Amino acid sequence: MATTDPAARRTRRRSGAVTLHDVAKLAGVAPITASRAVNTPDRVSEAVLAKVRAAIARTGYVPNRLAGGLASTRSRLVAAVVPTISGPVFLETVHSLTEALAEHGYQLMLGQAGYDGTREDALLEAIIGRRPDGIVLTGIMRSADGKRRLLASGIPVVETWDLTANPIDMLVGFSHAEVGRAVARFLHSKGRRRFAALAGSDERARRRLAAFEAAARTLGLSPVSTAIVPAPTTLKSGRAALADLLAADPSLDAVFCSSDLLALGVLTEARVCGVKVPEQLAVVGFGDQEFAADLDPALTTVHIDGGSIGRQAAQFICERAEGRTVEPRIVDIGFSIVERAST
Amino acid sequence: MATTDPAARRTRRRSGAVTLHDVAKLAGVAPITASRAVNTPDRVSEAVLAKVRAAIARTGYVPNRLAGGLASTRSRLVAAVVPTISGPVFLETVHSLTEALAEHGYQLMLGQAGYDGTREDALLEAIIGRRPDGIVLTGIMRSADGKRRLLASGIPVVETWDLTANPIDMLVGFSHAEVGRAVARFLHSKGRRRFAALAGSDERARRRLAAFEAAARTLGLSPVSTAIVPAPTTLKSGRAALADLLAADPSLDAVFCSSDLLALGVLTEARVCGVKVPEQLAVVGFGDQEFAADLDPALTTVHIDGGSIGRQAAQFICERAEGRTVEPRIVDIGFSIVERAST
DNA sequence: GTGAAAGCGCTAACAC
DNA sequence: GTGTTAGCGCTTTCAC
Repeated sequence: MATTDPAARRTRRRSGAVTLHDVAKLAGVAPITASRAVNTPDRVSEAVLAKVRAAIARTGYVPNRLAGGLASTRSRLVAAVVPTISGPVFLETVHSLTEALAEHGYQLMLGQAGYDGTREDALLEAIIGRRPDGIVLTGIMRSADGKRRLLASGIPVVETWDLTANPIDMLVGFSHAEVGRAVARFLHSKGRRRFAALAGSDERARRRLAAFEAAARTLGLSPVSTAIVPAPTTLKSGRAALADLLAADPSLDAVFCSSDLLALGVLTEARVCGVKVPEQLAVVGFGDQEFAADLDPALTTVHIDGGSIGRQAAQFICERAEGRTVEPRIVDIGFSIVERAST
Repeated sequence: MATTDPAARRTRRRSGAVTLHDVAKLAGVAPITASRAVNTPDRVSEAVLAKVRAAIARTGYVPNRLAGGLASTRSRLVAAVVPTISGPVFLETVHSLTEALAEHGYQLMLGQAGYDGTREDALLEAIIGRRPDGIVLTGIMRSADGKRRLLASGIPVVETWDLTANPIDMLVGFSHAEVGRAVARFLHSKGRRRFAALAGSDERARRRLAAFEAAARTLGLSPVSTAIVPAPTTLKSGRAALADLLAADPSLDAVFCSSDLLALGVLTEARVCGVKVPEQLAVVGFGDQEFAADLDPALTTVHIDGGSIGRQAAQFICERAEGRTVEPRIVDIGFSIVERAST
């Protein structure tokens, strides 16, 4: 009966969880006071603070950040986009990013774009829809449409692991072209003259390779033998590619690989084929993964401080969230060639 | 003037982004109709659908999932907890989990608990506060307090990569003890008699090791030499540990390593020391990472289908979200020993 | 230092 | 098939 009585309708959902209202009622204060006790404890009297804390402990209250985010337009969520989590390259960055953000009360949301960039659209929509306080891109955003949407969203964006003259917003990375040139000069300085290069089919690796080739040309060397393997790179493709490269040109005396895993494949294949490293063949990797230093022979490789990239990105976002302007917005963290036994 | 007039106050925040209201107004329909056009297009007339879609395209509207989640108590967010993202073991699981969830419109939120379990409390709070539709734990929840909080939250939980008689909720994993026993029996069947074991200091690795030792005892073998190295495991610690183990007992003829990376260290050290694998020493890894098959010698290792674990977990959560009861709630996905040249 | 009122942007529950 | 209404749980604005 009384189906049309407005009061009768109030049989509404509710999640069932303890709310701030419940806590406030138990503590004998207004909801807003309980809110202040949770978020800005120093703006509340000792007595109230104690009562609210007791009520929270008693009820096991956990604030609903969805509601908080909606009301305050600060979700305390940061999104990170990686090509795939299976590739080891960005792990250190994601790791340090997660940690640095957690210290500031932010949670990381992870999205995989795929190396081919399919699903990037759906991913961007999913991310922007959650109104994160920041978006960290591993690599720069290449699609004009993606750029536009990110810009339109008004969310702070940090592009990483690359350099560009016109970033969407903030940037922390290094020059892949410079890496390619530096490695070419390095190998040349070691007396190597017949270069090969082995790269995964992702855009940044190809940029390193192109610069490596160009630098070899500038140094007056014969054309670089190159092999492109599918990304993500594997030990297996490293082995196979070296076999191919050597078959095509047995006089090679140096190989630059686009990942340490490829380099490990090259080292393995060289050993199996009886090619001595470094005597006959110098091998350079990229990434300086943990294992590189302890291989036999130890691997010369390009070191990128992935942890720094993550921490810097986190700092950029936190500063922006606190309203501070971040200057400079572009940081080149550089790289270094770690010389070991393989060259 | 009119400071006390309620109407004058209505100068409120607003995020500035396009809302469903804006879209509805532009399309000339009620907000709820626009909502239906977005979420359940088949319950809306063709004409309305077209108008709403046009309005969305024109405005670049992206639904606010925070608001949607609050209203519907479905956040379309799933949280995953890993010890650390830097360890390669769970990558495949996280990868497939992300993909499988994305197909159903869910986004993954990633949290790192740390191998020591510090911060687990803060992490749980951060996760539960976001009211995810599911929580995936890599490993089982060991702390009683954590269990209680997860249970109290009412959120579907999938524990993975392990087996237990009393899971919090759902479970997909395998028996670590059974792995240890199987490897011991396997090595014994290969004629090996002097076992060593090398494990990272995480709880699951130690359980495999304990079962390995016990099985060796049952087989009538002399006590297993063991070495515990810090987690996450590295090639370096594998090399160092093998050197120690061999120094203590040069008669070893088999080593069971708790990760493929440790095994790679063992292979490397053995080669450097002139110990022949598999002739003098059999080596077994754990994880069957991509590189294991292509090492020289190829590594015998325990294969876990991490991708399946992720997909199964995703399915459990999606089914639960759709209100379907999931039976059985416990899945043992098993493991296999992949025999290669190192044994 | 504390509180009342009014929404953040969306959807569930009804009605027609 | 479409609209009206009333919140989801929180925080902002304003007032005391």
